[in-house]
Amino acid sequence: MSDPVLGDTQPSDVRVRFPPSPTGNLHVGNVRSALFNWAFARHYGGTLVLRIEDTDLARNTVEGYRSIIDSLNWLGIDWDEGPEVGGDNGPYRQSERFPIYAEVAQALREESLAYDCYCKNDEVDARRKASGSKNQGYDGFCRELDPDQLAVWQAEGRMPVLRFRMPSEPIVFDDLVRGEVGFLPENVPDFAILRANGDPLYTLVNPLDDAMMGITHVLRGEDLLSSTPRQIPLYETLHRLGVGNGPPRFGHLPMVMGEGNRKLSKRDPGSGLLEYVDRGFLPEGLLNYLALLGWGIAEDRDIFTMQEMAEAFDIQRVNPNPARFDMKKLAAVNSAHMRRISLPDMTERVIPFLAEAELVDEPITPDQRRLLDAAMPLVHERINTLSESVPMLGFLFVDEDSFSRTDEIDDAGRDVVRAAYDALSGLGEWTTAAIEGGLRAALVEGLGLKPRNAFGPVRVAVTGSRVSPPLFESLELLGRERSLKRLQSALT
RNA sequence: GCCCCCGUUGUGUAGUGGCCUAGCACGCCGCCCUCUCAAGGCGGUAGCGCCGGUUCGAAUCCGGUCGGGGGUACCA
Repeated sequence: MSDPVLGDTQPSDVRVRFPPSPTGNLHVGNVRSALFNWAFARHYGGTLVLRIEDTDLARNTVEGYRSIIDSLNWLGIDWDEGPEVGGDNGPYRQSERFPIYAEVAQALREESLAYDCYCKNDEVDARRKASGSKNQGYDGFCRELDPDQLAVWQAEGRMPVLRFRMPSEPIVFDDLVRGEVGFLPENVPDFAILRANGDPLYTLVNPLDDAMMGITHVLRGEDLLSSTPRQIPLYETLHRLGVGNGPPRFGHLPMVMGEGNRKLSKRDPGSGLLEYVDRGFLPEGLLNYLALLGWGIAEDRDIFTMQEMAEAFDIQRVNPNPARFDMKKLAAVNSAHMRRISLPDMTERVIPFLAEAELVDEPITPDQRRLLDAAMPLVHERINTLSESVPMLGFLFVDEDSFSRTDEIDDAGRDVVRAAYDALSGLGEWTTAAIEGGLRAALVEGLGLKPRNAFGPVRVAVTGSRVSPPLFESLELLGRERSLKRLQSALT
């Protein structure tokens, strides 16, 4: 009995692909698809192909391509064949494959597996209205075109699109995520595969390249489920022409929904990967969260690494329900990963954010490095994204001239700060313990304040904010001179 | 309109006829800890869309219904 997922394919022969269009800023839904394909390939020891679908020249940008490569690198999703790494099935950018498409299209036309169609949309609509048909899409008018009509249209200078001739049998396939899915032929009309100007369309190149690249499994978003019934016959036709091995197996992943229960669109805030990079999320956290959208590693566990996901991944265990993208859960998952990574690791990752905020030099100086190493233990369980290191640690790195406070100190607070200044200026050794002892004696015992009321104003005076790393340690790191200076400046 | 997919607490899920007075995680609320913020600990909140049927027994099976989503291009 053959494996329900692999069929007769050997695990190491598994070939999947991730085919983004270079339209800029990778969509998190696409990242999810990339992740699941990656996990599937790695699980079986198969191959992940990266293919750039840039046939729509008008919509592609040069930065788009670079952005995809950079994004995947940032995520840690590696591919075995494709741009940058090469492979035996290239080129891997569709814009470089137009001659292949032209050749295949011509073969389809010659075998009458596809036909020229001169119809205009409004003509198709008019015919549908006249016939009262409820069917959608093209009506097959040009399948057997009357020569006189053809002559008239050609005389008008109309240029034809090339249309694939759909078979008349129902199409049923076994979706890896959803089980059996079926379509009736009247609901899957003939579709265009070449524009009138001769450029190939997605409808042709996506299945064609999958066939030529030996793709065995197609895991993609549910939005492409309804294009599957027209792709399957195309794969079969190509196979008969000697291209590829017939249809791959399909698995349609649940849609990633945004707010308000709609497909998360590129226009929605939070839909682009770069936002999360900029906000200091960890790739581990984002990926882990995305994995949770439709898949889980275990009943009572939801924090895991990509490697653990790859080991455990089972496409048949993917839930078909559309999933809402929940920022809160993402933040929680990311936080869990922040706590998991080591201090040295987090320190390295935080540096670019501090540099971006101009708090440290680029590259970081040895002095700044020492200070950062000393400060990181104070914040590593206190920040939930890398970028939070900026408000948290900024007070240690700013020039004294540009130091400013975001929170206020009231008159009562100023009295506290004055007392703190007096206590600290006479302190013998400048250590956390000594500082704490001095402040407690002066403020809590001396002034009879509750700890939170005693240390709050001091915190604001020295760090500029009511939220900061632990106060006494912070004072020690800041140093006597700078600390006293800031306390003093808070009094005026 | 037509085609297809989906339907367990606010969110993501576990659950494949009795182990479910429905488990876990996030969120939210409260308490504890506490120099702020986090982290951590403890407790609480809330759900099987609806109606029939099958069955001794249904979140689990069947039918219907309602609801949500996706697709209906010379975009991908």
